[in-house]
Amino acid sequence: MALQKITLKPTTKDLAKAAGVSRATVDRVLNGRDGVRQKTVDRVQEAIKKLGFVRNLQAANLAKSQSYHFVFALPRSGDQFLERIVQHIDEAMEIFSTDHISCDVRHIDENDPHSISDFLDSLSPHEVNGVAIMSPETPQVRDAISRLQDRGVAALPFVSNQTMMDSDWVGINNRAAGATAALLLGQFIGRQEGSVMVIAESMQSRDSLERRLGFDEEINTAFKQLRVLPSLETYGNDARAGEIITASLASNSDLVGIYVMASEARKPLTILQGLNINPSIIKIAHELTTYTEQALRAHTLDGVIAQDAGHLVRSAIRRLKGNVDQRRTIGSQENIRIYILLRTNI
Amino acid sequence: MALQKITLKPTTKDLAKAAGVSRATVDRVLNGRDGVRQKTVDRVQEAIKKLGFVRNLQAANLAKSQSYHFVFALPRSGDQFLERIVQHIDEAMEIFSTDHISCDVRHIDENDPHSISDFLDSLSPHEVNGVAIMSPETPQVRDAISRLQDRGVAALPFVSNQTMMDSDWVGINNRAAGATAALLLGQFIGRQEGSVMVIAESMQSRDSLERRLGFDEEINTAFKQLRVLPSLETYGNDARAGEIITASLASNSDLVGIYVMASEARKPLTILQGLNINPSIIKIAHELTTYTEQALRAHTLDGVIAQDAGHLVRSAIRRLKGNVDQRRTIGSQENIRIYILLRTNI
DNA sequence: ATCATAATGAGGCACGTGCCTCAAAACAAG
DNA sequence: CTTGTTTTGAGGCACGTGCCTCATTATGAT
Repeated sequence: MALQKITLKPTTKDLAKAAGVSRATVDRVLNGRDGVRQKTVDRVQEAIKKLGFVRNLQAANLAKSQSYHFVFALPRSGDQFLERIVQHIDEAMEIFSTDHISCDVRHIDENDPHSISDFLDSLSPHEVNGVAIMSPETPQVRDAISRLQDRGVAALPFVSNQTMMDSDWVGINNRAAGATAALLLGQFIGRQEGSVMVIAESMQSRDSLERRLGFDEEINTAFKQLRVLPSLETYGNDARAGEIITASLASNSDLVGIYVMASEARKPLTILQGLNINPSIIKIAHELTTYTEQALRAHTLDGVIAQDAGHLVRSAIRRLKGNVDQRRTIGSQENIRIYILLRTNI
Repeated sequence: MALQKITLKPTTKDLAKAAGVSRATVDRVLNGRDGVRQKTVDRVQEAIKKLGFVRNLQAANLAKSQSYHFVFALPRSGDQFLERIVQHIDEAMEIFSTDHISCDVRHIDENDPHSISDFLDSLSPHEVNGVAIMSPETPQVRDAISRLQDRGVAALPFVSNQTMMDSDWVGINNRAAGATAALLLGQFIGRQEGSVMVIAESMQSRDSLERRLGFDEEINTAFKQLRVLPSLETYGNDARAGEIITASLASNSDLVGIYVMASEARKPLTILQGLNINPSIIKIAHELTTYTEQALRAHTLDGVIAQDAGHLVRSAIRRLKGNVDQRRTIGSQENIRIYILLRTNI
């Protein structure tokens, strides 16, 4: 018992004693209040190091009645991947409710940077501690994020990358994801020669460009017998998608593989399904959704490159919280992996 | 401000008021102390439900000076997978230190159930709140786990399954893992006919049996042109491994694939490397280790079926903590996924 | 109705930190 | 040395819960 007492974590009281100051001064130093001589600050810092003091966050939050409120700013869309994200936000809220974390999903118009900027500007640090933002990169959004951070609201690019914050975002390495799709597709196709179709929603976004880059790189080095066709852009338009896919099929009779790069694979895959293409053509898509899951099971889709929606959400929350707590939150836990899903390991 | 106050979480004080009892009685009910009439208990329970009260765990732990100490009981072995587990335990301790969780790694002799049982019996609930146990299943261990739980120490089978606690353990579905290995191997091999070698450390363990079961199932239904050979058991003995692998190679000239089922793939793969086998033979192994990572990169290994060591560790800790806190901790977060790793998504 | 017993209430201290006030001490400038 | 300013200390209350004691009230059996 006496032994245990020794191993207990030091408190601010211990700190005060060790530094030869009062608890009030320790508090001033710990919370960066001014009116403390540099000499005294140093003494306290020294004691912190010596004792290995770490502030008891739970006690501090209790004293401050601190609670965390985060906003997920997501595109408004019927996308199944987004649906899954939202589901996982709900689940995460339950998990994190014991930490007094709550979240809010707000839908933004991803094609209207002005309205996104307005929305971000409307967030007050008194109501919102942090925002996870899934939005394509534009100057307006970038500036709004800067203003947000200046106001003391943490901002975290979510799934969609923003160049400005290269190191601090939540999502996969899209170049590696593209390469993985290529490697899987190439291996599944085997020694056969032929061309590969790439279907994207748009090649405007950074994500698409990076995936395509990684895809081409891998195919061109490891599968020289394959010919990658130019990306077909659907622009989220079904009619257009049907036309360009049909046209491409007609002019490429040697098709051996299809890579659906968009995060909403349902539309392109449905169209392909309707066109009754050769089932031996290997098909790889992105993201696990109700549709892709079922397609995998039905053998109409051969593989899925995915990021774990739940992990994305929880990682974002942990990082936003870490930001509020002024902690560094790096660590392998926040590394979002590139999942390969086959019908056996969904 | 006044509005905010309303949305604040209810406290035991609020509960007392709502139930028309004192805080002392609320405390008696919440902490299961006796000497409270059923009628009163019901009234309090009702108020809990009505107000949606949830105990503030941080405050409670502060009051109790609660801290958590967990033990990881792992086999003593030079296994690279185990090394990685230990690394992740260290990392996890840092992450969870703010929650006042500490861990201890203790090595057990996996082939000596008696010593394992003795070790488990030696753990006192005053020093250890929970144990994650990685050990093959034996009656002695099973009984020791039961005694442990009776004494109030949480026990959690870790990576190695124990039949007794089918629902409550940390690890992957080994049958699905075997099936995934089969599917990947089959697809990579393509239309080619031939035989497939399976290398295990031992077929005594439940994990191995399940992997083999899943593997055979998938090969026999989806890849009928492949012939799966009987499992080669190395018993962790290098000389023996060299002999049986060489012998099997000699008598199966139509080999097209190799499945290394053991979690330590280094030895078998090194041996195969030394035998200069045809590089077009597809090789799949388990677990990401320094060796398998390098082998993937060097194209001497085609795929790895893995479980995320960090995730395993963190999940175990969360579940042990949940047990101490008397919470249910299910949720998609604790589902350990089967990773497929290629050289592009390590 | 009486008494023993069971059930409940009132109140207080503790946990570690944040935040406040007021007084005391240390310091710098004249 | 005096004055004004800066720095520090002492102390206390708060956060929400656990846990304790002691007094009081309700209950059931006789």
